Amino acid sequence: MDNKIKPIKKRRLSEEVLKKLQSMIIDGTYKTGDQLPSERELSELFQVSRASIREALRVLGTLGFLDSRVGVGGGTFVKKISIDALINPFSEILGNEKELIIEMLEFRRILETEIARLAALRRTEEDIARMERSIDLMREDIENGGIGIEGDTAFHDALAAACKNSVFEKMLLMAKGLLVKTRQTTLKLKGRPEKGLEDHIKIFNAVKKGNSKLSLKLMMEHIEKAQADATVKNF
Amino acid sequence: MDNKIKPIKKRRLSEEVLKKLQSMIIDGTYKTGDQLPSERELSELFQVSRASIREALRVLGTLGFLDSRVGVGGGTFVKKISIDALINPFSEILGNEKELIIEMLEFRRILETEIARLAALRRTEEDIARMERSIDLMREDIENGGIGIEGDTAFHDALAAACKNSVFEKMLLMAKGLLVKTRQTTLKLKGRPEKGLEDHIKIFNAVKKGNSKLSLKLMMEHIEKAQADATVKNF
DNA sequence: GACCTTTCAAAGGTCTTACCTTTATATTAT
DNA sequence: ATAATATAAAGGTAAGACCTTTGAAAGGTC
Repeated sequence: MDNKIKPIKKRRLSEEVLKKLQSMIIDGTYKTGDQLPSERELSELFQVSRASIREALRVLGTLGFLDSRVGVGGGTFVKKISIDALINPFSEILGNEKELIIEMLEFRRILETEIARLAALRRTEEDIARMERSIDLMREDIENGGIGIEGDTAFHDALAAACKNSVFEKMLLMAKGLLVKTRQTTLKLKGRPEKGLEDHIKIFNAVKKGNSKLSLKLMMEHIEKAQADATVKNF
Repeated sequence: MDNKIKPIKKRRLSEEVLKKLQSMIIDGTYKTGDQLPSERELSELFQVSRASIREALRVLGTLGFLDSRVGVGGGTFVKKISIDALINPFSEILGNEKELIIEMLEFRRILETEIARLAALRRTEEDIARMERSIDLMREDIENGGIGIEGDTAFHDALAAACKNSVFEKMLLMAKGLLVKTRQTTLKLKGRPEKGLEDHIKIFNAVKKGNSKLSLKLMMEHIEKAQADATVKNF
């Protein structure tokens, strides 16, 4: 046969445009803050319909690379790239893929322990105050018969803020979103809330003292305990 | 003043559609493999133009949640959700945001050390063979005057595969993409290639023996060495 | 009856055109 | 000088017409 295998991928026009614009942003043709040509001009330049242009712009926009404003002085602009742009804005959509949940838990463990370690090294007075508030919040809720989930979350968020690394912070945010169901399940188990609170207090003291090794160790144990039950049974 | 603050966010119609479809996928209205109504039907259902529908579908498609085929038996289908869908498909776009690079390096350090630890616990014969090949590759390139970047990358990839956690694997992939320039810079420094190779061999032996603690420790040192120069000077 | 060819229609892909909405600025009137 | 008004550019939306792809049904041939 003369025919070779056909890897002929027909791309949509909007994808071509997408790729092109992407590479133009990467190579610096359009830099942060720059204005792109208007949709009508792009349509003219790429020789495709405005609809195709818009489909590409919409994707780039949703992904956090572009920003559009109507009116005079409006147009499409290249946004400052942030970590948010790395994480899929629809992460929550993950749902119940079991293997992934196990893997995500593993990921979260290492993420949180490192956050605790860094937090011990970098926390400010403000961070410490925020952690204290979260602990109080959790205590109060538990005393009133709640499971303290709000304070629990607040504590981990406060730690993440204290570690002064936006990548870790965002990663944790993503992981949390994905594992929200898992966490709720875990916390509902009898006795967990009180023990969780104890753990938080210990971690807090270690972080406050700036003892990074201890912070890491305690967080590791905290997560491992919390996950021990969850991993196999609850899904 | 009677006027309250205006949180009036006018959303684009395509965004409304996007949100709605997203929530329908999350809540299980449309499950993996299901076919969505045709664009024309959706247009009718949502009472918006087909263009708006398409803009929403294009975003969901690019994000990896949907898949479209033309022709008879074609249509728009819900894809199986994978980890890939969590990472922005355009991560490479990051570029030279300095603060982010520092933070990403910190992230990569913890990622790679944990990968090394897990790899020591889970590596198969196949993984070991793959690591060996990468080491040979690096050695040969260095002997021929190269910087061994290909083998270097291959080694880290092999480790990632050996850790048997797709989340770590994908995260590393993302981090690598973002830091590609950084890595090249680092490797070009005099003397680095040989030292890097030595490190790899040591790590390899630890992983092969299944010594997870040592693997972690060696990788930690390896990364720290490699990053020590890079962090401040080279950007 | 088995097999090939043709026809067909649904669904995505694309283009065109027209109109709406927003909004800073220039113009005009008071 | 101030306030009301017109303007035009740019994004947002709609409607409709084609094009292309592609599996399956219909029909014909051996």
